[in-house]
Amino acid sequence: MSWLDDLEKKLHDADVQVVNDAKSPSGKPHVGALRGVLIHDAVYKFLKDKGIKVKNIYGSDDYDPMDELPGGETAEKYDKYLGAPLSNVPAPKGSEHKDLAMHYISDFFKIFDEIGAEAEFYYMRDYYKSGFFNEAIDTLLSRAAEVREIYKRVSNSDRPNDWFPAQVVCEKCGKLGTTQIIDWDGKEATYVCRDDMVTWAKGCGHKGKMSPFNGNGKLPYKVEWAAKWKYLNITIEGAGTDHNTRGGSRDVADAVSRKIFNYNPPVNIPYGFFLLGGAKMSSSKGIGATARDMTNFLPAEILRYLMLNTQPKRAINFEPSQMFITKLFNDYDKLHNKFIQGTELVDYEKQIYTLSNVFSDEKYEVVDFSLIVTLIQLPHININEKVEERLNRKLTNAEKKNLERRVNAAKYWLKNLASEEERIQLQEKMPLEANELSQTQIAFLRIFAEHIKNIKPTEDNFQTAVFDASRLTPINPKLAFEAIYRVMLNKQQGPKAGSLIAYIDKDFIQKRFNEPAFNEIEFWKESSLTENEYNLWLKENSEKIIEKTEKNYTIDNVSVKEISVSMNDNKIYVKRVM
RNA sequence: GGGCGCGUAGCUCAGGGGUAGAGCAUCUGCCUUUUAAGCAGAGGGUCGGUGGUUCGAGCCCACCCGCGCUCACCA
Repeated sequence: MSWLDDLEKKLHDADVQVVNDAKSPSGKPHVGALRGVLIHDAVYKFLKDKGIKVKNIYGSDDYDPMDELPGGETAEKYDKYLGAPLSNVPAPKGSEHKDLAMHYISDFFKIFDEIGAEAEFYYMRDYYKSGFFNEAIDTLLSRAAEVREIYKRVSNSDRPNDWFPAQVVCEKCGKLGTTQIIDWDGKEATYVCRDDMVTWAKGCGHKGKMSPFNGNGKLPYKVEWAAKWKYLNITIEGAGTDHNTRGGSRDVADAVSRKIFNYNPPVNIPYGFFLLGGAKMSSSKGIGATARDMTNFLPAEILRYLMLNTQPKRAINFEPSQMFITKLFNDYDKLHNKFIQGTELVDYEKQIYTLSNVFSDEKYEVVDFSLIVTLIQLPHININEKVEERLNRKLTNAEKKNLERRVNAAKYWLKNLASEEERIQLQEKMPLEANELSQTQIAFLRIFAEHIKNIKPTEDNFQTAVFDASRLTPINPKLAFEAIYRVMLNKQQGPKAGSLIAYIDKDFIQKRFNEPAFNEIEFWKESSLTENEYNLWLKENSEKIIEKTEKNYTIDNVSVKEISVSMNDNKIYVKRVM
């Protein structure tokens, strides 16, 4: 992966590389937030692996003001908190946490473990309340003019002379996002709580004077970013494309970092969004997948592979379609199989595989995802047994665990994401598309139905019967299977036909398979050989033939010949000549 | 309007100076059980456009066209 190799060349000269990322806990984090988590985790693991001293920290920006209503919550209940620090907003009813910030971030932090991301968590409220950022606040307020100049120069944003780069929590209404510091005497800040400060919250109009230290005040996002870099010694931090635009927050933070704090900004890794079906997923609107949804769906190594195999700058276009999901699993499996078979992996393959497969070095066999999807849709099937049957051996514990995770993924996909067409569904009525079956296929269905009347109804017997009936028709087995899937599922392909038939009512099969309109003379025209072709076939197979019986018919005044041929392998072939 | 990304085979995409690639789809041949993906082979692309740099350009540069995301309040 060139982006990691490139990164190594850009590293700061520091004793310890500090990788940082953060999330404002204003709602259920959407899946895109995982991209940042995994990119930073990959950087951390990559550098550690190179023997470079590195630590990975992840912050909850829980002193940020609440700038939108939490999903699913009513305005009347939360309106009054808009603009207050998230750590001061009560959690929704029924939550095990006291405040809104912890309510949202704690589950997100649990995800780290589940996807194999390692980070030390920190909470901005602690840093503010403990006075950790007092010095930064003091510096910024004292040098407000320079900060205003940076805003103007970098992002063409006019900040009036009575604007200072910090905000305090209003003593009267508890809001932070609405206050403007209008004067600073080196110890105390004079502020106004304005109703026109921001569009998303209204202040109470209070005017006061207080110390901005020890949690009374907070830095606005862009300058806070720079202060974090400086005071947490951050050397690497990526951010989404929304921050990485000219004049955007990253540019402002860069300038503040250099000019005010005299600190070289961390190495940047701009990364693109995570798009669902071409559209951006939005957590605030409750549309699309949350990080939790995605973690519940995909096994960790697949999710990691998805996030890390795409160049950071490029958007990830996630589609919940069967094709996309299957390809995702198969792409990963290709690497995995190379690995367990001992095939030499090229550097980038090795890198992405190691970064994806973080939980186990064991050489376990993976089971094809599409096979699992098929199997779990058939009733009464024990997947473990099926897979063991296929492998012809018992599954190891690692394999069982992996299989279980994939079964869960398949179930999740079927339940939440699969379209109707992608689900296997037994057709209650003969599908219209069955009209497109050839007469040979229709004949096959009738022959098959007749053939299975007297066999023992096991999966294997039915499966064998498909091939037996194919020879008796005769028809290319592929077309035979297509006919079966068409009349049962209205699809061209499906799960193993023998299994499918074994679990379906016999009368239904008889009725359905005999239902399509059969035209015997057309069937003969389609399927019969010329005398020459037949003789050629006889010649080629003469050694194997044990017995043959010919029957002559007249159909629509045409005389035809049906030859039943027994071979030395007990198989019976039917040939038609007209 | 600015920034970033994308445009390569019918479809999904990889490749970032040295003879245009993969998977799926299509076609051909083979197969007595691959059945969502059996084996072998084939066809299929003026790499969005126009210029430029170079012995040589999908690749680098400039401009243009189309699509997507994003920013200009806040985070």
